[in-house]
Amino acid sequence: MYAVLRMPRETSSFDAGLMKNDDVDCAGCISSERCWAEKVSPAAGFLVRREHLLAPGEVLVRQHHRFEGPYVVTSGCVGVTELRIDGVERIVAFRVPGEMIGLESCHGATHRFGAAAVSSASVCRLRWSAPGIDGRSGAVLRALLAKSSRQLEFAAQPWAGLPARERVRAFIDDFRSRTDQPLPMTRAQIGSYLGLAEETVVRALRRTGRRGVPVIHGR
Amino acid sequence: MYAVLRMPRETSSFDAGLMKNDDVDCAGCISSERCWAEKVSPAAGFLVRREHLLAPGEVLVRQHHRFEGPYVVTSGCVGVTELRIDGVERIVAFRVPGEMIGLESCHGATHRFGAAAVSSASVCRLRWSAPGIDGRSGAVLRALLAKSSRQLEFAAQPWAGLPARERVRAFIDDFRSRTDQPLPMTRAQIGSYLGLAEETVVRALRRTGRRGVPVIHGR
DNA sequence: CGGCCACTTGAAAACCTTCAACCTATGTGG
DNA sequence: CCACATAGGTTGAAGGTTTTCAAGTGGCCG
Repeated sequence: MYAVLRMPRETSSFDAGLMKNDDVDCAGCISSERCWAEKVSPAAGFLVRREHLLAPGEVLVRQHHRFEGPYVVTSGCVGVTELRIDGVERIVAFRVPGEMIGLESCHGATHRFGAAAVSSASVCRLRWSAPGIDGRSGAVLRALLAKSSRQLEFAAQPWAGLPARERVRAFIDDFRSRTDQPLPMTRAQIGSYLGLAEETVVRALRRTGRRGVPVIHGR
Repeated sequence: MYAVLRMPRETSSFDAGLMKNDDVDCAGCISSERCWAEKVSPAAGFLVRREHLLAPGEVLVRQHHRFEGPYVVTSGCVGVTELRIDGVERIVAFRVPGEMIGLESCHGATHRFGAAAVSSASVCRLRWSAPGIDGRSGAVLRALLAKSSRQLEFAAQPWAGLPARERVRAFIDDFRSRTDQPLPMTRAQIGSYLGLAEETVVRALRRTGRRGVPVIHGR
């Protein structure tokens, strides 16, 4: 059995008073080009709700709960999780700024996966209306399809079947190619994602000469 | 190392004379509801090119070649493949009728993955125009996003880290939940996909009491 | 100071891969 | 029609890798 994750803490209203959740048009946001990989014109329909800052471990969406729109990660790192029938919670993906959470649930009414912050993270939630997106904007649809397309690319998990060392190495390379932030996750979380025991991740890192990979330490 | 696949045969013009490749509007096709999970109205923009019947092993798209639109599988089973830097070709997904090939390449100009028929299979290729879809139809964009969303769901690979027996079992259950056709792939292909040696797949099937899983036999 | 959490390490057991045969259907050429 | 080649499938034994279990380290925080 691979690394078992500890129970995440409950969603809190931490910080909710400091930065109010707020409805904005991405066109007026300096990060819009990183989020959408294109210039966003006002009233194109890129309307989001800025969520409060997530603390490490804080749950953003809970599996099977009502789907109210996908999120864009704007800072930090968020883990996508799946609770299996055997009760084990596994990390199925890590999302960094510019990537999305909940795209895989766009066709349904509930979240297919959960999501929890791995490091301090901020996200914006897209305004959404069931059962599809309201008719306004082909630009939004096109952007979402492009995002979804890109995420399918990452999802191939090219390290399947490789020995532990190479799997960990491939994971690190992949993560580094997507963001320049230092690795924010624990070895247990890496193990959960790669399907390896925590100890195996440790030994793989030792043998790869990647000892001292920066991770969160203490709380 | 996991199961190594034999070289696929080259794309042939097999059968090209029997069923001509043909441009059609999905609205006039009896399969349109399975393909798009919705009623398709004429001139909504669901225009495809019917491809000739693929023989088992025949290559549909080659990795890195020019992207000319995603495909919908209409019968049989198609494997999505990735050629790794170490020269090993791995199956990263199996696609059955109603599922798509090439969605992960919609944001680029070339195919991120290859694709080859696992059993006899037929596909339709969407009409496409770079760099996105021509402005006509929000209905197509919505349908594609829904498809993409659904494929992201499958991509989680919930059997990561499970022992071989359960991995194979989970794979079979997953495949059966998506189509009622008998398993069309070889044990080597299952191994390639799950990251297991062919022999391990055989032994896993024995121990699961799933001996006699129907697969292609001989040529 | 004590507890918790992330991280490490060692040793034994379990698991999987590799290698080397061998079996069995199918299609081909003689 | 039969022999043969081939591809898919199966099996056993040896060896290597990974997991498990058990223990221990060190930093941070209450």
